[in-house]
Amino acid sequence: MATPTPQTTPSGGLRERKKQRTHDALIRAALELFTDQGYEATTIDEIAEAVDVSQRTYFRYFANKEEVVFAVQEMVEARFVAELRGRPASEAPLTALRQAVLGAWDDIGGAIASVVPVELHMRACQMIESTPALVAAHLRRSSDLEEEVSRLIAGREGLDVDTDPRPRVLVAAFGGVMRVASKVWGEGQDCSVTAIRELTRSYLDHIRPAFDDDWRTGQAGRSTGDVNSGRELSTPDKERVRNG
Amino acid sequence: MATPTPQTTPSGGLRERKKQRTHDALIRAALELFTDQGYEATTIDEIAEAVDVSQRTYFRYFANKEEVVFAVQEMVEARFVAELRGRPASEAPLTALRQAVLGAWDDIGGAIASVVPVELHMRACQMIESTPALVAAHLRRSSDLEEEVSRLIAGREGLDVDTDPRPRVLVAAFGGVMRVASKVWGEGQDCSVTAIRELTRSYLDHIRPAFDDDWRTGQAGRSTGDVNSGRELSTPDKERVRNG
DNA sequence: TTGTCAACTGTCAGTGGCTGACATTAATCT
DNA sequence: AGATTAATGTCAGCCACTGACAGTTGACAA
Repeated sequence: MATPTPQTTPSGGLRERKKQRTHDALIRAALELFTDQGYEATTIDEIAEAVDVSQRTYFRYFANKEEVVFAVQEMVEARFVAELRGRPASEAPLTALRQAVLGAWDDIGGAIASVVPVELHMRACQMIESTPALVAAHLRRSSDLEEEVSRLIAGREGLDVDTDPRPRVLVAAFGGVMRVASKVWGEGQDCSVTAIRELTRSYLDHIRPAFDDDWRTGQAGRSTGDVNSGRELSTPDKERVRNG
Repeated sequence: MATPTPQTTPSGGLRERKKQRTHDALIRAALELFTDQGYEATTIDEIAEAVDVSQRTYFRYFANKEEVVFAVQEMVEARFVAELRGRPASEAPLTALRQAVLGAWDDIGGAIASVVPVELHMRACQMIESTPALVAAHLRRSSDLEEEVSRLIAGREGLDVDTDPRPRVLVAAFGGVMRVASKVWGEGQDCSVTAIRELTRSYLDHIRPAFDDDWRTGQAGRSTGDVNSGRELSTPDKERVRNG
């Protein structure tokens, strides 16, 4: 009689599963309502009612009205950071970022779909772009993530993020490219995960030449303090494939 | 006896002056209270009470709680844009931006002080950095301004901002530097206008080598300032994106 | 000066985001 | 089954923000 032998589920107990269901249902209902009738025009009472819970319960799952909008993004970001931490130290910084983001999209695609239809997620992206309050929240989130990633990259390369501007410059450029990519994706027709992978890949190729040097050995660049290796940022379309 | 000859004031009628006084008083009171007891901990009722107006009146001057925080920034930004529009077309883009921002600080210094003590404005900057809601608003405002400036720069150079990435990249870099500069200024001791001018000047020097080329002719070094001679720049040694 | 008009302001009532406190229900453990 | 603990509902209340209406006060003309 030791344990009741919980052959119950792969994902914890019943309580756990119920929570997950409510959580996901809230996201779905919220995105549906937001994209349907607009963010401001939708009240939290409506969302709660659609899932048949109380307003108070909504606020036990999400700290505020915005948070539910970014729940899916958060999954992707978490996956990306995990992926990045797993990249071998031998990779150049931009390569690691690139592989991490592509890898994240690989095994997250299904995970997204299990929560919301990908098409709904895409409509949500468009809505964010056209809602000032959400744009602000999105920029702040991006800024926070970039800070985290900058420190991660600096750590990999053994640099001090407060002294050497290159990690932040690289990550800022990378973040900018990613934001444009997801914006273009949101505006386009093809909402497949493959589409964003390809978009990401081709956009990142544009900045590769500017960051292709090795910060540790000083190949094709300088290694300390002096600003900055972003010298080639302004190049629109150069070939110069010194691909590593 | 046509008009009673109102030698009254330089700045319009009495009504106008009264409005201005209330406006400025609200800013002062708000910043004072915010920096004192924190942004979230301060209610609009308190601000209104401090100026002896109704809450409703506050909302007739400012659309929301955030707006009053950025009122001074808005003055500076407006001045900057005006200054930028006035720069001669012969200047290289980065030079124009640089001169515009330095010029803006010149004749705005007094204007700021007439509304709030510069020291109070500096404390406000620090508060913004440490209040998530205000960071978000600040980033969104910056993003909007950068979009406007990008189009302005593209117009000067006869480029299409949606085709050629260089205006946006330049402005993004410029904006990033400016944000860091004002952050460092806010953290430092010297709250003088001279201090931020010097900070701005030295920080901008860091990115000058990357953007010192002439987008129209493809020649290096077009600026008016004493640019360290024709530094090899990033312009593609290949074809240009632009047309005309 | 006086009266009219328009602008500015205050009051009031109401909506919606968000939180703390407490009771209730439902899953887990023994 | 009963005790424990987590999730939820209910309720009261604060605060940001808005529309409507009425009162006040400068501007301007007669």
